[in-house]
Order: sequence, then structure tokens, then C-alpha cells
Amino acid sequence: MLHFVDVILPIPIPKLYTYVITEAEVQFLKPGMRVAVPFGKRKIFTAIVHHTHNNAPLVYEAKPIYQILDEKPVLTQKQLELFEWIGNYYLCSLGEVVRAALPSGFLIESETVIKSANLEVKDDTGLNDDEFLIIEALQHQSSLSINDVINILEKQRVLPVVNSLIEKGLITVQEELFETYKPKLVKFIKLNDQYKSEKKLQLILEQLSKAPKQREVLLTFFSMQAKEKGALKTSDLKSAVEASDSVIKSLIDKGILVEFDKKTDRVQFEGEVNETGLKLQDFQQIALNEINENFKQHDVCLLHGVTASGKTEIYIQFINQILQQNQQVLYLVPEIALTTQLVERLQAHFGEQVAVFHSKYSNFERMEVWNHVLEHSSKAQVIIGARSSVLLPFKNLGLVIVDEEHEQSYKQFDPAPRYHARDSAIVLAAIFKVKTLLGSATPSLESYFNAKQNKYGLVEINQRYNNVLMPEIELVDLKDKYKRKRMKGHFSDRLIEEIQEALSNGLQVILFQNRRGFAPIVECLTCGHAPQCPHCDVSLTFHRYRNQLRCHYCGYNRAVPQQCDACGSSHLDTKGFGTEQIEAEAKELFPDAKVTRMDLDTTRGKYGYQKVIAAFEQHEVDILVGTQMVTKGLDFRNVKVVGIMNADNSLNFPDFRAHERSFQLITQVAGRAGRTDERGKVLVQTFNPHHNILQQVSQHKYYDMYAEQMNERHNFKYPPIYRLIKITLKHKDFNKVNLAAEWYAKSLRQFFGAYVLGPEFPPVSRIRNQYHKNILIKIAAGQSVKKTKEAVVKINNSFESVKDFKAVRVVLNVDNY
DNA sequence: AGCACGCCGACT
DNA sequence: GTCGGCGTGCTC
Repeated sequence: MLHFVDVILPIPIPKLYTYVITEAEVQFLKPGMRVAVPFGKRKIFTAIVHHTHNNAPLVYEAKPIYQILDEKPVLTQKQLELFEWIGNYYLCSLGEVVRAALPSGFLIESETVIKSANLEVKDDTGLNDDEFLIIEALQHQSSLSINDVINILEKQRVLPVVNSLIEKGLITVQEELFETYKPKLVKFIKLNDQYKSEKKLQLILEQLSKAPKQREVLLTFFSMQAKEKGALKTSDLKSAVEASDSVIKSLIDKGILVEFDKKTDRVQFEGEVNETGLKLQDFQQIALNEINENFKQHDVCLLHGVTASGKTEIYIQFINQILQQNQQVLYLVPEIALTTQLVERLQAHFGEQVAVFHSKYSNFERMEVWNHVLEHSSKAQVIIGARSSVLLPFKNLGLVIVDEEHEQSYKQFDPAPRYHARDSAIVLAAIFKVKTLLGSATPSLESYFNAKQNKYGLVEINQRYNNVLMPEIELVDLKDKYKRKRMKGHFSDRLIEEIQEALSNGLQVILFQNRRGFAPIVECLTCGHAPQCPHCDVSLTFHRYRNQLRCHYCGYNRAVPQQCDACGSSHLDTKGFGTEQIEAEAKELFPDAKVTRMDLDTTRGKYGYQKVIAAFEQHEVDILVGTQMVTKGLDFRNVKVVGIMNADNSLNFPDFRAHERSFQLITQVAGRAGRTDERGKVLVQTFNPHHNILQQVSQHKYYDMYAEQMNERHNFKYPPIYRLIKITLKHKDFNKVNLAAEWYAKSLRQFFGAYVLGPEFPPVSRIRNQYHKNILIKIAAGQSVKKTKEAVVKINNSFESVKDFKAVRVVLNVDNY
């Protein structure tokens, strides 16, 4: 009987591919193992085994697999189940989910290697320049990669040259697979086995009497080895002795000490476990009991606790319970909150059982965490991670915690899979038949709605840790302040007073401005022209620090013009303001204070955030100016004043969630103030102090906001009452997008009628030279989501088979909020 | 997603 | 006349 294997290729193709396998291979292969398979003319890809079977494909002849890459599956059955759910729910291929989940080191691809066909010196006639260069290079090097050839010929398109050389019989090509993962090796040192006995040791020490340094090193070695249970690192010995490396070297040369390599983890915990017993305050204990009570009836429980109510401690209690049952815990946080602050706090309790998974980790580091999770190793009992950590190979999951549940960064927008980590986590927990705990000070409307509908349990905490008062929120009317000339730059007199007082008491200040750069627009005072991005439909943002105009969509930048591009006038002015300008003004207003800025521009790099946050924590900085970043669950002890420079731009954002988001944003920023005994003060500068949302924020009335917003969602048919699918069409030709979008919308309307909105241009209608157009499908409460999606997929397929629209890219985004 | 094949404009 | 641009189609 013939055997076949269906595999998932990590590419956006919606189906599985079938390969022939042998009897032995069918015995060996298990779902979740990786195999290398030939795909296309010559490439070899890594694919994941989906299942094996005996149904020969009818319309093509299956190729054999190239090789098996694993002894044991690297993906679990339950994980594949989750991936399948994600693919179905978010309308993307399994391959796309696999690609997002697996650290790229697992997905090795073949590389084409070029070798000389035989060693005879060739007659150069009949070779063009490029061909000659390659042949010449092969006389010095035994093989070349395609990349080498690109470098030698100094051009991108090299395959025609290579092919012509193959035809002439001068070279051969083959595909080679390279395992990219290299374990990190650390040098360890030990005593040579032959000197293990007391007597021999005595002998060596006598011998070394003429080499006092070596003797000293050896004695240090013994005392260190006695303390360390395991092997001793060479580097540790080196730093312990005050001798040069050569002393250790000569001991090794004499054969007394032996050096050897050992695999180690790239990420290691080196701190101490120091907070074993944790005592919850009464109100926290009550909340914990309530959550446990809720879990008896519900699989998901929403913990709505005001800022600084000590939610983390409650989580820690739950983690403790689960660890005692020898199960894993997944602790999801928004990317941005993954700072040392939180990690250190968890490590203080759980030591090296805590593993962190993070997009800023290197590929190797992520592979190590992956393997630890898969092996249920003691180093991965508590996995704290951002969005993509829901895709890890959990073996024995006991609980999922989603902190800052409302955070929009849980939803992936750009490359598929466009999944929501919170919702996927709930499905993951269901697959393991365990509970999910959602936490937030400002729950998303959909989660709160689910709780109110009794779909989730709900536990609320209205009290802060140590009974600290909620910060006092004052609305400052900018219109009035401008009229009465009480403004200095973008600072009102009230804000200046409060900052001054805080600074003179040695307390810190956070200023929030949801826009980076210096000013969003440079405008000509004569003709009103503002420089635009040549690739996108937006004005360029002025960054004073580099004296540049930058596009925040595509990264395009140019020098600031001296004259207006349109009329040549040199009267240019800036309009609006960003973090950079606030930073500059703050420095001028408070010359004695140390001011620092925290935004995308200042936190590049792996430890970008960490540095800024550590400096602020250590009070090396008095005033921190920042964007969204400053809102994310950071716990600063010394902040007295929080200033929100302009609350209006988030309120007026053209999105149905703008009001909900503004409430969350302001509440979260405000929550950074006064987390210890001193009551915090928050100043919200706005042109609309009577706006309902601002009133609700200032009085800490979450429920009022919820009720009012839900009313609007009802009236305007938005989530969580209705569900949404957004379809975006992209093409570089404006007319083509229009035509395609009309076609698409028309087809959809035949199915869904008035539930189809658009097509409409988004606020920024051109990005990187691609015109965008959106169509929105609303799904009513009673309507089958599954059937709706099936219909969408069907229409999408027929759209893609229209020849004229082949080049139009379609993005399907389910729950695009 | 890659990568080959095939059809049109700007250059040796 | 070719080189190289990109649009189109296929990969078990």
C-alpha cells in the first residue's frame, strides 16, 4: 500500500500538500513533526506534518519528501487544533499561522549551492563577462551560494547566468539545508580525572610549589568547586582569581585542569527568589475568593480592578495554585508592558520557572523558550509573553491570564494571521479545559458586555492597594486659558503650578501627548501648503531633533525645506504639536528638572524601553514626556502629577471606538499618578471640558461610560452588538481599486444587503504608493458568523478569479477592532 | 510567499 | 536587435 503525508507549508496557500512516504516513514511520522519537502522547481521548504493517509491524489503525482527533520513533534496536537481554529476564524491559511508561531529557525529553507562541474581549466571562449566572473570565482572557492553570485556580479538577477552555465555543463547546482540553530556553548573547567585521588592531588600541589600563581589558582578552583554543586565555568574562575589567563592556560596545558564545552540557555535567570510568602490585603483576598467562586460556573472571569488595586498579586496567587498542580501558566501582557519591572516581580516569586517570550528576543532565544515549553521543562512553568505566546506548544496548561485585557495591541493587524490574542487565549484554554482570567482597570466593552451577559464571570475591585485614593482628575479648559492668555506654549498655568509644586517636593511628573515628533505639520504661512509624503496620502511630520520631515506610515524622510515647495515663500510655521515639542517646552519652563522623552523614536533597540524606564524609576529623571507607551501598566512610586497635554485628538479620532479608547487611555495614564500614599493629581487639558467621556473619566465612572457607549453601539450597529469583518483592497492604480471595490461590494450586497458598508477610502487612502479602499460587513447578533464567513470566502474566491483584479491585494480582517 | 515564464520599452 | 522591467500562474 502506498503511504502519503499531508503537510502544512508555511506560506499563504489555503490547502495542504501531499507527498509520498515510505512504509518506514509512515511509522515514524507524527503530526507536528517537521519534514523538508521539495516545492516548486528546486526549492526545499520546511513543512509540518498534518496527517498521514493512503489516498493517492488523483490529478497529480505526489513527490517524495526530502527528509525528516525531527525525532519528536515540535508542535503539539492541541496546538494544531488552536491553529486550525485561528485559520478558520480569522480567515487565513494554516501556513500563515504556522509561520507566525514558529521561530524562524525552525523553518529552514534550502540554499542553492553552485559548484564547478569538473576541475579542468576551461577555455573561456563563448563565455560572457558574467559567466567568466563566476567560473573564475569557482577556481578560488569550491562552492558559491546564490548570494555570493549576487555580490560578485553586483546585480540581483543572476539566475539566467547560472542557468546558462548549467546548460554549458560548466557548473552544477544543488540544494543544501542548513540547520540554523547553534547551541550556545560555554566553557567549563574541571580537574583531570586522573588526579581525582587525594594522594595525586597532594603530589600536584607539591609540584606547583615553584609556581605560586598556579598553585593559588588551583586552590581557588577547589574552594569554588566545593561551593558550586555543578560544573564550574571557566569565566567564573577567571574572574575569581587575580591572575592573568595564562596561569589557567598553563594548568590546562599541563593536563591538570580540563576545559570542556557545555550547552547553555541564552536566557538565564540569575536573581534570587525572595518573595515567597505573599500576604494579600483583605479586599484582594475577597476578590480572589470571588474569582474562584466564578470559575465554578464560568470558564472565563473578568477581573475589573481600578488602577493600582494590586491585580498582579492576585495573579501571583493563582499562578502559585497552578504550579503546585505541576501545570503551566500562560500570562499574556501587551508587548509594551513586557518590561523588566513585571518580569522581575514574577521572578522574585517563581525564580527560574518564569520564561519570557517576546518579539524582541533573538531567534535562538525564542527557539529555546519554545523547547522548554514543549518539554514542560522546569524553566517554563510560567510563560509571560506578548501576543504570539498563545501560539507556544503548551503541554500541560493549567491557567491563562490576560492582563490589560482591553489593550488593542493584542490584535494583530498587519501580516496574517490577524488574530486577537485574548480571544485566541480563551480558545486555547478551552482546548485544555482550563480557565481564563482577564484583567483590566478599563475593560474593553466587549469583555464587559460578555460579563454582563453572564457569559463571563465578573469580579470588581474599587479600592486601591493600601487604600490610596484614586487620583484627582482636573479638567483644564484650553479655550478659556488661551482667551485669558494663561498659556505658555502648550502648558496651562494650572499645569505649570502643579508641576512646579511636585518638583519642589522631589516628586515626579509624567506628561502624555499621543503624537510623536515635534509637530505634525509644517505649513506655509503665505499659501497654506504643507509638504506631503510622496508615497502616502499624509502630511509629513516635523522632527526637530534630526531636523527632518518624516512620514509615520512609510518612514520616508527629507530635510526640512527653507522655502515653501509650492510658492517659494520662506514664512513657514509648524501646526499642532508632538512629544518632541512638549519635551523642548518642558525643558525651557523647568530648567532645573531633568526631562526625558519616551516614544518610538527614543526606545529603539532591544533594551530601549528598559533604559528609559529604569532611569525614571531611579529618579534620574523628573519629567517623563511620552506617547501611549507611558500608559502600559508601569508601576512608578514617585509620580505625583500626570499631565495630559491635549485630550481632544484621541476623542476626535474617526473610529467607533474612539470614545471607549479615550476613556481607557486617560484612565490608564491617570493611574500612573500617586500609587503610594500621596494622592496623585491629573490635569487633562482640553477644548471640550464638558464632553461626556471627559466627565466620566474625571469622576472615575466606568459603568456610566459603558452604558452610554453600549447605547451608541446598539444604535449604530457596532460591536459588541454586531460583529465586523473589514475587507481592504489595495492597488497602486487608483481606478483599479475603485472598480475592484465596487465589484466586491456589489457581490457582497447580493448576500448581505444593507449589512455591507462602503466601499470607502480610509482616512489615509494611500500608503507606500498603494491606494486602499475598505468594505465593512456587519454581522447581526442572531446571524451565523460561520455561514457569513463561508459566504465571504466564496465571494473572495470568485473575486480572485477575475482576471482584471488579479493584482489587487485583498486583506480580510475579522474583528478588526 | 517564491519563482519561472512571457510579453513590452530603453539601451549596447 | 537584446536586457531587464513587471504581470500572471503554479507549486503536491
